[in-house]
Amino acid sequence: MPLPQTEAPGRLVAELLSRGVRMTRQRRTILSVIETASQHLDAAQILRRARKLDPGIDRVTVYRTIRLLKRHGLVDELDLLHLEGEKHYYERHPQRDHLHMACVRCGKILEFESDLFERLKGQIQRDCQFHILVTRVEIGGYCAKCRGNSTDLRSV
Amino acid sequence: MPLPQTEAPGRLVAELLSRGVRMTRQRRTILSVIETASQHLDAAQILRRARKLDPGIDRVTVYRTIRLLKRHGLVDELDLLHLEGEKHYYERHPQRDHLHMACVRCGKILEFESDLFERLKGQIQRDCQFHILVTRVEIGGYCAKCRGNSTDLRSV
DNA sequence: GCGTAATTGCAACGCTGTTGCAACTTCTGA
DNA sequence: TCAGAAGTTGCAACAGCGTTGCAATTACGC
Ligand SMILES: [Mn+2]
Ligand SMILES: [Mn+2]
Ligand SMILES: [Zn+2]
Ligand SMILES: [Zn+2]
Repeated sequence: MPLPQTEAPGRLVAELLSRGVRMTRQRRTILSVIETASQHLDAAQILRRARKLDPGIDRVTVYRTIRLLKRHGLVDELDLLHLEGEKHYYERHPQRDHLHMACVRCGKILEFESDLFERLKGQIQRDCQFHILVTRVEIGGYCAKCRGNSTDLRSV
Repeated sequence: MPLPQTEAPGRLVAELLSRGVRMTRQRRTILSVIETASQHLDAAQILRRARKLDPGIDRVTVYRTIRLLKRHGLVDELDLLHLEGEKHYYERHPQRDHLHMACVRCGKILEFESDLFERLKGQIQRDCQFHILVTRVEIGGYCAKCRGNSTDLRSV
């Protein structure tokens, strides 16, 4: 399920440089992996892909770069209901929020944008006096294909 | 922030018994801890509280009981944006879903129910043909008190 | 180019959660 | 009521994800 390619490549590098963050060879590589990914990637996947481009990169550097990007609000973290293990997944922080649906049977991840969700955020900011920085909506259930199938692998 | 006490105590025991699950001394203890909690508890907190009632209980039993409850859809898992460590938190699966707001500055957790969210779920089930079993909404930002305060501890 | 401050890689570590297994407990049904 | 099968427990060892300390290396403003 390819995600929409909403951002020009190199955007993460530019964004970090504009904030005075030093740019190393390793960071450029890791950023390009995250930026060009068509799915949500976990740290191990990011490492594998980064090593194809620059074999010396260490997993510690991947973790530190992810933390850097989170601190700057440039990537979002998901756990996709931890349907497989305790991994976390990363994606570019999108212009507009989207929700994640995870099929507990086949593992497929769907994404969904909704005006109703934008209104919900507005309601929260107003009613709770809460200033929203980041949102994370993960919904578990059965996708269209698996709906109706009987074998229940549910573990959430 | 005390959660609403929506269920009678002993409900989890009854629910599991009615599904043919064996009831042990250890399980009763762990279930009562989860059932009477006024906040979201992580596994280590559940273990500590359970040991006050029955010192022999092992952490493995806590983890196995949590997994049992998740499998039966009787507790929900949260990570509250992993604002502190990689812990996961547990709460009784509520009658009606609610959202979680986590203040990235003071760590306070707010809960919020909303008809808008119920409508959003309806939209998802219709538009995506997705049958919802569980939802998890975690929103990070500044609570009313911390809004306006300057020191930014943001790490999400 | 120089110097300082940031970043990297490596090794060791910490913490959350899982697994294998023998001893024990629950619960059924005779 | 109690014997036996099936399920559960505690212990120890393990696995995986993520972090930390530190010396060597690199970026970048001057
Ligand atoms: Mn996404
Ligand atoms: Mn998580
Ligand atoms: Zn499916
Ligand atoms: Zn706050």
